[in-house]
Amino acid sequence: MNSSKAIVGRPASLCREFYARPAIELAPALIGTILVHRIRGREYRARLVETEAYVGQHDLACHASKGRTKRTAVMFGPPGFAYVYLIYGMYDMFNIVAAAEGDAQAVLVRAAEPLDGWKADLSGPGKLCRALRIGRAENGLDLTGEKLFLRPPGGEKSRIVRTPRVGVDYSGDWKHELLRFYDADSNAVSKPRRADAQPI
DNA sequence: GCGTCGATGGCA
DNA sequence: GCCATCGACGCG
Repeated sequence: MNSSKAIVGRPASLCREFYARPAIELAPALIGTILVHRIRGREYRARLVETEAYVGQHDLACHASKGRTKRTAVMFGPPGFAYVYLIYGMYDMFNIVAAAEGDAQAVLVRAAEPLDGWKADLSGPGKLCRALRIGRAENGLDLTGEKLFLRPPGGEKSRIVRTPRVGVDYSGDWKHELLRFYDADSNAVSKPRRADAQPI
């Protein structure tokens, strides 16, 4: 066994540099990582199994394509921060800011598997936020802190596949881009699973 | 099992 | 007037 765990005081969490890369690279790298949310004396943990990359201002499905606004400001900031927004009047969406400051890219977290025997349905971005208590109050939160953060994958490497993103039919040619990633062996992936999913 | 539809509010 | 959604409903 690796003895470093006994030496280091607390388990490693992902650092700023991990997030400082293009969303198309970060999105698959996040599959298998452990999301931790410490809130009101409790700790919610879940293993990420589905993500989507939103790759910048030229991406017509990316909120940043409308330019810098009050809502999208966080995406234009440095990587490793939470971008949380309200959709359809009732669901919050949790995104992780990627790439360098000024380059508005982000990764949407779409699904996860609850850990520690926690029974929860995290198979969809709205359901995931509700169950993990992630809302607009967490918008702009630094994910390298101790309240909401990620830990490196444990165990075996995931078999990742890619498909078009969900719910972006309005975005012209961008709707065809294979920017959704998921763990092909997880049963917590949100509904449109696809038979034509491509190996990564 | 599928398609359709309404809820609901911030934003441009 | 849109939405990076979800769950309820009606079908047969």
